[in-house]
Amino acid sequence: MATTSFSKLLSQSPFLCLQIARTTSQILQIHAQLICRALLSDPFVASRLLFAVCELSNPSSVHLTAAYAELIFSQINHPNTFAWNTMIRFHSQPSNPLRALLFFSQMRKNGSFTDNYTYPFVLKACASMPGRREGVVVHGEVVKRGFDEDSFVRNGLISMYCRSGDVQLGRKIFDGYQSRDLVSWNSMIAGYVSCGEIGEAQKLFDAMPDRDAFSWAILIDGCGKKIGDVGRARELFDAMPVRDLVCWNSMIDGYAGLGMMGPARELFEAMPERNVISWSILIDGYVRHGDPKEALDIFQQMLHHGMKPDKVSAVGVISACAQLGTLDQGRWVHLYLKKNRILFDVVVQTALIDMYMKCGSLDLARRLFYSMRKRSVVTWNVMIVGLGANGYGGEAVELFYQMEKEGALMDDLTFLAVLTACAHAGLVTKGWEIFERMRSDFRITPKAEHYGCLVDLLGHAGRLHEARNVIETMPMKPTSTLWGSLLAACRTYRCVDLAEVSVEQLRNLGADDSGVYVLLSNIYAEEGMWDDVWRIRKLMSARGMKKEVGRSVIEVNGRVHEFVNGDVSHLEIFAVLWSLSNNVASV
DNA sequence: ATAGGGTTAG
Repeated sequence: MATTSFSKLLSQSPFLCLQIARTTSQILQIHAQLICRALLSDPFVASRLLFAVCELSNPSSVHLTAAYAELIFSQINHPNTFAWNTMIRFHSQPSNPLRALLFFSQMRKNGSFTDNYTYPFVLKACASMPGRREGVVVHGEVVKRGFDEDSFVRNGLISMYCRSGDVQLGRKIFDGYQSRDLVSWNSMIAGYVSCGEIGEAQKLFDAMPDRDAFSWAILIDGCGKKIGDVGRARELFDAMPVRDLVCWNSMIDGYAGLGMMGPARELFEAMPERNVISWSILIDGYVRHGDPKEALDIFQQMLHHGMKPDKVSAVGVISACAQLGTLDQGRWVHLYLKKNRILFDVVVQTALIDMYMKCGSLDLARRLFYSMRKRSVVTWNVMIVGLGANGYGGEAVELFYQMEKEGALMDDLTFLAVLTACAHAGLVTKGWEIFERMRSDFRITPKAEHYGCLVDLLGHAGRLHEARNVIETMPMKPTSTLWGSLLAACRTYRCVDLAEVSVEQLRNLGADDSGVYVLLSNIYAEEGMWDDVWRIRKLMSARGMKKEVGRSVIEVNGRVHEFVNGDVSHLEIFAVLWSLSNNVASV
């Protein structure tokens, strides 16, 4: 087979073999043989191999490639500058800037020479680190070595300063150039875009001597996503002489980000070629703007077109399944990923857990959660939210304590989740306690939403006056949600006085929609206060208020049905409901 | 130098 012929070739001509391997993407299969043949003892061959492996990296196999690269690197006895640079370059891609800096410091400790290929990638790694201390140090070193005359290094400096928030300094370096290349213009424009200064970006764009697809793409993306001005983005898009794939995708994402799925779809259909990213943008747009059914449809179309989904598009479908509660489809995607060896990362796993939770499959969610080696805050949050929502408030709180024990990072959503779980399970004392410790032990300032949870917590337990007290004494202005929450509790515990207070407050906030009055009139009705009921009804019709139509979605045998209140066309489902209610009645 | 991803009460 291919590998055998490679190994024959290998003994005769490793260089030829490398060349072939690079062009046929077989490099990962033959590297083991290369190692076996001790070719790595030749540092030149070794670093060529390393370079080739890194070159073949693509976003969905980056972890695999990283492992291979590290393996090969560890086999090299005396790495040369080229080998070090290759590792730094590889890790300076968004994947792992910290590791890139680590290799850089080891490189110097090792006494290897740094050259003008080293610094641009080190600077790139610095740019994606928080703070800019390392960047400044490297800048100093670059100047001392005289490498700041090199345009690669200079452009690196510009984008490093822009990305770490100091556009002025970036601009100073840019202005200090005698001769600027296209990349320096583009870097500077991208710098302005990334900190929201579109006006300055536009000025440079207009002033530059010539533009390439990058220049246009940067500005289109900036207008679309950064400031939400798709109109301007579209003007630029239409004015472009030659549009590349990235520009199409940026433009489509501009629309999708604002929920303008019509124009997004139109462009998508019109584009000359699409990649996974184009499909992902569309799927994600539908998911995030309330049409998960369409997202599933697009995903099916994607498979039909022979486009292989990657983990990002998978996350899109999984969220769609989560929103719809379509367990079958979700499991199918899970299996698909496994079968096609698409590597799971934390994000995919978290999306899956969320999906299983929202579909009510606690066991599958738990199994996945406990099998994970690494979890992010979001993973924990999803788990706590899911347990709470499925009625396992106690387990949710336990998970919170486990989180604390493991010293896992927490954020404000963690507290929102655990407090909500407490409210659901009626764990008032635990909830209070956690709320109290939030600021002191965890240094997280409660936001309005957290006070909302507290109000919910007290409201669910019938402690309405304490709930009102929380609303009136909290440090920020109460939002309408809080009064709404109190109002809901007033209905459960039949408290007319506080209900009226809440509605009054809601009206002051201009948040008295039809739901508020329906609730109030229900409270009156339950207390037999019919005069008040009629007063509210009249008030509502005078304002032209109507009850909104209820909708829901269900999956039966893999098909998704949408219900609208009053619609009786789903016969088979009504048959099930009917037999269910008969069974319940006969118990 | 440019394009896509996970969590929020009812």
